[in-house]
Amino acid sequence: MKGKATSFDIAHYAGVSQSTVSRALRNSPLVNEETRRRVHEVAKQLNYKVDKNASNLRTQQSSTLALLLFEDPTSDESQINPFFLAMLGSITRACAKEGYDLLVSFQSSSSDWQADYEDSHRADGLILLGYGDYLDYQPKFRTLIEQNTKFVCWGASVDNRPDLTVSCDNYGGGKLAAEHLLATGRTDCAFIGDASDHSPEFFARYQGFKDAFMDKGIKLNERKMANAISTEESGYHATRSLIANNIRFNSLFAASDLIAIGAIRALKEAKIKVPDDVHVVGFDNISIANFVNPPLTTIQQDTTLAGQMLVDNLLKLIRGEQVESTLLPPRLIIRGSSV
Amino acid sequence: MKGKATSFDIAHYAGVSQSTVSRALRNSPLVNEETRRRVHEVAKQLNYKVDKNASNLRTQQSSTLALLLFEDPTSDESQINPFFLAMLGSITRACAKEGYDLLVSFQSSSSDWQADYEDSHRADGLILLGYGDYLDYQPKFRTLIEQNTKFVCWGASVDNRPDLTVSCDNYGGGKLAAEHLLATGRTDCAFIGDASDHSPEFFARYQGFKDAFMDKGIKLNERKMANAISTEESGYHATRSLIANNIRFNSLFAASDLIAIGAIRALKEAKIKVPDDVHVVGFDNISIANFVNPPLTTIQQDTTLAGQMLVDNLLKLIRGEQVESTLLPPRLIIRGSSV
DNA sequence: TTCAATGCTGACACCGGTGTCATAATGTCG
DNA sequence: CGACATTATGACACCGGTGTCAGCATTGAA
Repeated sequence: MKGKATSFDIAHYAGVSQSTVSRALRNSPLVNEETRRRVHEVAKQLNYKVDKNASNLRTQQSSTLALLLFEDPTSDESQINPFFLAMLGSITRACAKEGYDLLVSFQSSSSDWQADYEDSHRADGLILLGYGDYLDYQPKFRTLIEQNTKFVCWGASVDNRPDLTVSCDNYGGGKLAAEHLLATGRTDCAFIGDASDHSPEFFARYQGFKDAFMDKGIKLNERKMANAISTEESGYHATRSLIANNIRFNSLFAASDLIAIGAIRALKEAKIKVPDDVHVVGFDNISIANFVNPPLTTIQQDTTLAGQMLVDNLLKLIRGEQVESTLLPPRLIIRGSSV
Repeated sequence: MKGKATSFDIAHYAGVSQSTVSRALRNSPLVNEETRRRVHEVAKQLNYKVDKNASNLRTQQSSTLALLLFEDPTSDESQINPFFLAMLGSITRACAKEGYDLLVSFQSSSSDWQADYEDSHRADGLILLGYGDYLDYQPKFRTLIEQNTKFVCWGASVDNRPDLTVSCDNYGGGKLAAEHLLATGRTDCAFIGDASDHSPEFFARYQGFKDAFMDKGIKLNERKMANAISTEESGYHATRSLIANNIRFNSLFAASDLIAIGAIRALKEAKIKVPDDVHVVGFDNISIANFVNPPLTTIQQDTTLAGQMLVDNLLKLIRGEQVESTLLPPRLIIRGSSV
C-alpha cells in the first residue's frame, strides 16, 4: 500500500461501496450493524484516518478555532505575559473537550491582523486575546462583524455587541483589592497602571478601586498614580518615578501582577519594606505571584473558566445561538505582600 | 453576493477563466502581467481568500505544523511549565516566519497520543515537546517512524535517529553549573532532580555536573541527592526530605528552575540562608527566575533558537532533506542565589 | 396478489481549488 | 511564405470525502 489509505481502499477490502464506508465510519443509523463493524475493522487495520481537508471542503467547516494573541509591542518577544499563557492553556483544553483543534497565532502589530483564518476556511471562528487598546480595535471589530466573521474577545468590549466579550469583572476586582487594603488599615494608597480609557481593563480596575475608597469617604490622591503597561520593567520604572518624586504611600495597587512585581523591585531598591512599609496588591494571580518575595496578594481571574467561556460562547455564535454577555467573578488571594 | 467568493466569481468579474484566476493569484509566470493585475484587483474587492481546504486537498499538504505538548501528569493542569510556554512562543513565531500555521494540542496521557494530525492531513508534521520519559516514548516513536510520520522532538532522543531530536547540551550545562559552584568554592553539593535514565535530560545534566566535579577530584556524595520532577512542589518536598534527614551541604544544583524555586522555599523554611549558607543553581532560565528572592543563578537554554531549530529541522524532514543532530549551547546566568 | 413501507446500499454530483494538456495568437527565422 | 518556437489562455480531470437520490430486497397490510 503506497501512500495513505482512502475510503476507497476500505470499500474495496470490506466489499462495500465507498459511500457506505463514509456512512459506516460516521456511525450513520442507515448502515447495517454487521457492515458497520466490518468497515470499522478494516479501517483500523489499514490505519485509516479521514482526510480532514476533503471532509472540511465538503462540509464547509473546519472544526478548528484560531487564537490570535496580541502582544504588547513594547514587551520583549520572548517574555509573553504569563497570564495569557495560562489562558492559552485553558483555551486549548476547552477546545479539545469540544472536539475542536486550535490554531495559535501571535499578532505583533495591531494595525494589520492576520484575521483571514475564517475567510480561508482554516478556522470556524476566532478568539482574540490581549490587553486591549479599546480605541484602536473598534474599526477592526466592525470589519469582522461586517464580514460576518465569528469571533469573541477577551477583555476589550465591542461596540453594541456585549455578547462578543468575555471578561473578568475588573471593576469588582478593583473593589476587592481596595476593601482588602482598607481592612488592613492602609488607606494611603498608590496606583500603578493605566487609568486612561485606552486600557479599558486597567481603567475598570482603577474605577472599582477608587469607588471602594469613595464608599469609605476616602478620596485617592491623583498624584499617587503612575502609568504603566503590563510588564515588570514598566511597573519598576513607574514606581521608581513615584519614589523619586518623594511621593509617600503605605499601600500600592498594581493593575497587574507583572506591574506589582516590578513595583516591589523598585520599593526594595529604595529600602522600602514590603509589607511592613507598603502593602502591595496585584491583579491576575499569575503563577509567579506565589513565588516572589514576599508572595504577592492579588486578585485572581479564573483562567480555566475564562477559557471555557470563550470557547463556549464562540461555538454558540458559530451555531447561530444566542449568547449573553459574560462577566467572571474575581477572587481575592491574600499572601504575604499585604499582611 | 451570498456566502464567500470563489475563484469562479473572480473569473466572472475579471472576464477570464477560473484556471487563469488560480494561476494569477499565485503569481504564476504563465499569466500576462495585465491580466494578473486585474485578477488581483477583483480578488481584493471581493475580499477573496483562497479556500485552504480545497487547496490543501489538491496539493496534499497543509502548510500547518502540530505541536504536541506533553505535560507532567502530576502537575496541576493550570500550571504549565513556563519553560515550555517560552518554547511555545518561539515555535509559534518560527512557524509564522516560515509561512506555516501551528496547531497546538496538550497531551495529558503519555499512553495514547492524539498523533493523527498528520494521518488526517491536518498537519504536515509534528513537534513533540515535554520533559520526556525516554523509556515510555520509544515504542510510540517507532510507530511514528513506521508510518512515515514527520516529526521532531525536544529533549528525548529517538533510537538510531539523532536527526529527529533538538535539545540543549544538557551535559555541558551541568558542567557549567558545576564549574560555577567550584569557582565560588562551594564544593559540598546537593543535587535535586532525577538522576535515573527515566528522564534523559535531567540525567545528562547530572552527569555533566558530576563529571566536572570529578575533573577536580571531587566525588559527589550520593546521599546528597533527591528525586524530583519539574515542579515547584516536587522540588520543595525533595529538599525538605534532605533537610529532615539532617543532610548538610553548602550548595545545591537543581535540574530545573521550578525545582530550584521549590528548593529555595524549603531552605528558607528551615532558616537556611540563600546564598549565604547554600548557593543555588537552577536550569532553564524561566522568566520567574529573575524575580524570585534571591534571583536565581541558572543555566539558560536559548528557547528562541530552540524553537527555530525544531521548526527548521521539521520542515527539512518534510521536504525530504538531510537533517543533522542538533545540540544547542547552554549559557550560565549568574544571579544572587550563588554570589 | 398487489402495493406501500422499511432497511440498506450504490451511483453520482459536488465542495473549490491545482496541474496537465490542448489550443489559439503572436513572433521569429530561414 | 511556411515551419516552428513562444506566450497566454481555457477545458477538464482530479484530490477524498459528504449528501442526495434512486434502486433493490424484504416485510406487512390490504
